[in-house]
Amino acid sequence: MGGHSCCYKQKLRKGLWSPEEDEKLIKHITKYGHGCWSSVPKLAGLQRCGKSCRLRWINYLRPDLKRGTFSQQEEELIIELHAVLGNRWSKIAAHLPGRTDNEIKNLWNSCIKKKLKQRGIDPSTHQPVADSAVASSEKNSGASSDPRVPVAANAEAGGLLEQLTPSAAEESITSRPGKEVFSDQFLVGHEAAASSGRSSLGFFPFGLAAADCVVQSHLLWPSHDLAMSAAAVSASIFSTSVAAPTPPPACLDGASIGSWYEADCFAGGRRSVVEESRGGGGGGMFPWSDLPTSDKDIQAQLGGEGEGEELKWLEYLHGALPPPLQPAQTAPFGAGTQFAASCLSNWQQSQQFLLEQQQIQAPEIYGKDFHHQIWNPNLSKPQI
DNA sequence: AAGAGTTGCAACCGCAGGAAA
DNA sequence: CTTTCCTGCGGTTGCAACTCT
Repeated sequence: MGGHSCCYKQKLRKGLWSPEEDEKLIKHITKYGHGCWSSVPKLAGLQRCGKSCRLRWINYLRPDLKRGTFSQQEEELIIELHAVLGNRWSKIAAHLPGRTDNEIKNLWNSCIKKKLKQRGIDPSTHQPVADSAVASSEKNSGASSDPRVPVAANAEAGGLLEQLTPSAAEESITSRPGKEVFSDQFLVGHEAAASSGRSSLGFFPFGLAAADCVVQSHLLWPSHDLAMSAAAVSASIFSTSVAAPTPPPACLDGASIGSWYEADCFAGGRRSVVEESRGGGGGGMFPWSDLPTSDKDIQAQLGGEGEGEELKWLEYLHGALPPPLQPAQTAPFGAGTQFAASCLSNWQQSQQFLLEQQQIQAPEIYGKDFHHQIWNPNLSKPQI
């Protein structure tokens, strides 16, 4: 158990990914889905372990990643979520569409921790440093049943629950860590919103009115003003669902598509991709969630189409070919999947636009800058 | 200009839990 | 029921880029 059995079998590449490897992986997953990750490297022709492929895809190659620096609202939201969820980066990431747990974790360790300390707040307890000693001693004495639960978070979450749902609060205090109930209901709220199709502005966890949610946010983060709390709360729920999002107008230029992509494609209504990709089922908002998920399916497609019919990926990437989703494939999955194809298609168009506008030739910008440029639709000029 | 120190981030490692055999 | 395999998560490491002296 443990370790990567796949890594022992043969000498596999480690370290940074080359553009060629990225291309292979993107090509494979876009066409066939990932299926069983352990078989992806073989099927995609990569000298990597499946785990490495999965990580690379989730943290870097997914076309829906935001990239770029975190906004103030995002940072505030991360702090608030961390107060409730602790170091559960994947849970936190689920509330920040387009952000990965790894990205958030890095931000926390490298930046937010420092900022909180500068503000005189203990990043682990979310309490003023003067009180942290008391908090930590309580924690050490077993006040919290979950060693990862910040004491302050327990108290705050419990308090909020008491106001809002007495029975849940009681349960949280007597039998469960407060954050479990809080976060579960928070997530349940998101799920409910996602399935109900209500406007994100009209729905809040626990069935709260917007103002209540702002107050909650303020309680969790008392040092910032209410307007910021409102912004943070808005951000926190912008992954809740509305009806099928509107694809961007075809007339948008690259920068506008980028803006649309964030403002509408993301905010307009879907659960986070993290949830989506982790067996969320249902929506199938992105192509890979509707693609074959079993090795048999993939093998069948590989065998059926044959290598001779291999997609001309570079042409596809540069917009000369339509996305590889066939109408027959998308039709059974409804508007969500069609939108996914549209989303990917527009993403491809934006990449084409960038390439054309900037007269960049891939080999010149390969490597870190290439990826940063290619995957960030908001960038307007090469960062070389 | 060059070396040392710092920072940011991509990637790896080990573990836990669930599913399949 | 046990074993094996696979996935996902959180912690940690390594390195390139940046800043400071």
